[in-house]
Parts: sequence; C-alpha cells; structure tokens
Amino acid sequence: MSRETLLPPLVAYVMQHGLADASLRPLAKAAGTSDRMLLYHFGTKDALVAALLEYLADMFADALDTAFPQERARSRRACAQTVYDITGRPEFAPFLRVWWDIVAGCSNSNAAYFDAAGRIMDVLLAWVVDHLPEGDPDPQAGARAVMTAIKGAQMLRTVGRPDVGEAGLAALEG
Amino acid sequence: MSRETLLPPLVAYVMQHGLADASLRPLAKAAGTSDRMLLYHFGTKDALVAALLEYLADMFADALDTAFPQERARSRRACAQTVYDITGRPEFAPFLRVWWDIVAGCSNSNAAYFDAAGRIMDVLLAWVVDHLPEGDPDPQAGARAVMTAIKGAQMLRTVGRPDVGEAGLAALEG
DNA sequence: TGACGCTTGTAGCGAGTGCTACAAGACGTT
DNA sequence: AACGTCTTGTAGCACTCGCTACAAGCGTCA
Repeated sequence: MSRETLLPPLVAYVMQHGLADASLRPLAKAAGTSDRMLLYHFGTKDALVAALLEYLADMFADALDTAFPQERARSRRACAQTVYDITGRPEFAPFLRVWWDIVAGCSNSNAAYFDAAGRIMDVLLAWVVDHLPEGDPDPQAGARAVMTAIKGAQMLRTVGRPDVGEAGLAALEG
Repeated sequence: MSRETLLPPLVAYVMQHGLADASLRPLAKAAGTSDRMLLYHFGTKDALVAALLEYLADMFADALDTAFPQERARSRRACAQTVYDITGRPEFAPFLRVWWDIVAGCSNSNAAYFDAAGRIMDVLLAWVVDHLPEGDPDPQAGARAVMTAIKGAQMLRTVGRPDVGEAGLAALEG
C-alpha cells in the first residue's frame, strides 16, 4: 500500500460522495484501509486532500483527450456547445459535483483548492485553444470567450436554469 | 426573540464564515441565543438553513436596486461589465462566498439550495433585462447572454483566472 | 390562587471528527 | 540471533455535530 495505490479508490469515493463531507474513516474504508493508515501515508487530512486534488487534476487532463472528440470544432459556438453537452452527460455529474466543491473551496481561500482549480482551468483552456476552428482569428481570445460561456452555462445548469446558459452559448459569435 | 429577529444576525454570520461550516452553536452565539433556541424556533437545522437562504434571496433582491446603478447600460457588454465590477468589490465577497456554497449545494441535489439559487438567478435576470439598453433587439436573449458571461467570469475570477473571464466579457456583442 | 401554554436554560445523548500513543509484526542487514 | 526501520492494528483522546429530555420561569385567563 502506498499513496499511488490509495489515490484511485479515494478519488472514486470523492467523486461519488462529494469532496465537502469526505472524512477519514469513510475514505479509508473505501480504500480498504484505516484512517490510521491514511494519516500515516499523507500526514494530515489537508495533505491528503491536496494530493487528492492534484491527482484529480491530472485525471481530468487525461480524460479530456479520451472522452472528448479529437477533431476541431466548426465554430467557437460549436466548440462551447460540445463541451457543454459532454459535461452534461450523467457520467460527468460526479466530476462536476467535485468541481463546485472546489470552487467553493477557492472562495474560502483554500490554497490547495486554488492550485487544483487553476491547473484544471489551464488544461481546459489549452484544450479549447487546440479545438477551435483552424481559421480562428484569435485563438487565445476565442478560447477565453468559449471558456467563460461554458462555465457560466454549466453553473446555470446546476442551479436549475439551463435555458439561460444555453441562450448564452447560442449568443457566442464565431 | 422570533425568527424575524434572529435571521439578520444569522445571515450576517453566514456571510462572514461561509454556509458550509455553519453549525448551530456558533450560529446561536452570533445571534445571542443557544442552539436549543434555534431548534425551538426553526425545528431543524435544515429548516433553519432553508429560512436563511430564503431570507438571503430576498436580501439580494433588495440589494440589487440600491447597490447597483439605476440607469440603463449603454451596451450588453457594459451591463455585464458593471455587474462584474460591482460584485468584484470587497464588500461583495461575503455574498459570493455564500453563492458558491449554494451552487455546491445544488450540485449535491439539496432542494433548499436549489430553490434559493433559482430565485436569486431569476431576480438577477430580471434586473439585467431592465438594465439593457433601450434599443436592445431581444432583451430576453440579451439578458441571458449577459448572465452567462457574468457568472462564467465570476467563477473564473474566484478560481484565480480573472483574465479569462474578463476576455469573455469583452467578447460579448452588442 | 391555580392551571395552562409559551419560552428558555441545563445537561446530556450518541455519533462522528482529526489525530495520536503504544505496541506488535514484517523484513532486511549485520 | 540481534538490531533497527518500515508498516500496521488497537484503543483512545478531546472535540464538535444535530438533537432531545426535563424542568423552571413566565404571563394570561378563569
């Protein structure tokens, strides 16, 4: 048993039950150990969560290129719509749940959450840049516009106002 | 002491310390009572939180017309930028912190959070509709596009990527 | 005065929290 | 065989959580 062995089942548990109320004993049970051992390997619960978030960010980076289509989108709007649609599928719900926990953690000035969120955003931004149409006049600016719309629409969807966010996506130019 | 007397200090406490880890005893202390009394008045912690969120939503509706400018914006982009700038001021940080807690709660299918979030979004959407330029061709669609951009930009700001969201705001047409 | 209901205080329950002290086993080195 | 280090289990600490049982104070009305 090492950190590397423990992390996958821990992340799986967090994706299923949320990050906010994940405590040592249930986490340990999910990974087949004891709270005692988690603290032995990670030192502190905060360190555990930090390692967990780091692993999660890497996992997200890997997932992007497998779950998402390889070819470029036909327009900025189509690119945003694709990401929005895919992240709306039920198998993505666990990840989004954790994501909003992370955002809430950032809002409470938690450094580990902040780092993980930043890394995830950078990865997604780079992915969007690479999937904009070939002829996009300004891929950097385009990707940022697309990202903003995606995240706004995702938020509006999770609070029960999907129509608002989808209108926002439709209003993207290019 | 009644619910109405209790709610303002309770909401103040929540805005300062976050909604996620607000437990009965600290809340009671902030309101000058005991946990025993909070449960006496509200019955359950869940009911307390529900009442709190309802009060918060109403408070937000009231705040919109006082803290925000009365006149209409000169463009959709300007309207979004105004809301983004105002909500970026330090005195708005407590409200945003609670907001992300609410979104995280929605993502965990909490009904009370869901209701409050929906109400707040509706209020804000109506406000945006009323503050778009007179000549906007489609205020409903415009307000939705503005809302999506605002919320996306706010999220990107709280996770430490303000430049991305601001580029998204700048890309708003009209 | 006495009975009744509304409000409040004291004290505690059982469960869960992060974390730790202590000891025993496993295992390689000398 | 003896030692020392790494890994693991047992048991428990002090604390917080939401919630409740019980009773005392309170004003009101008969």
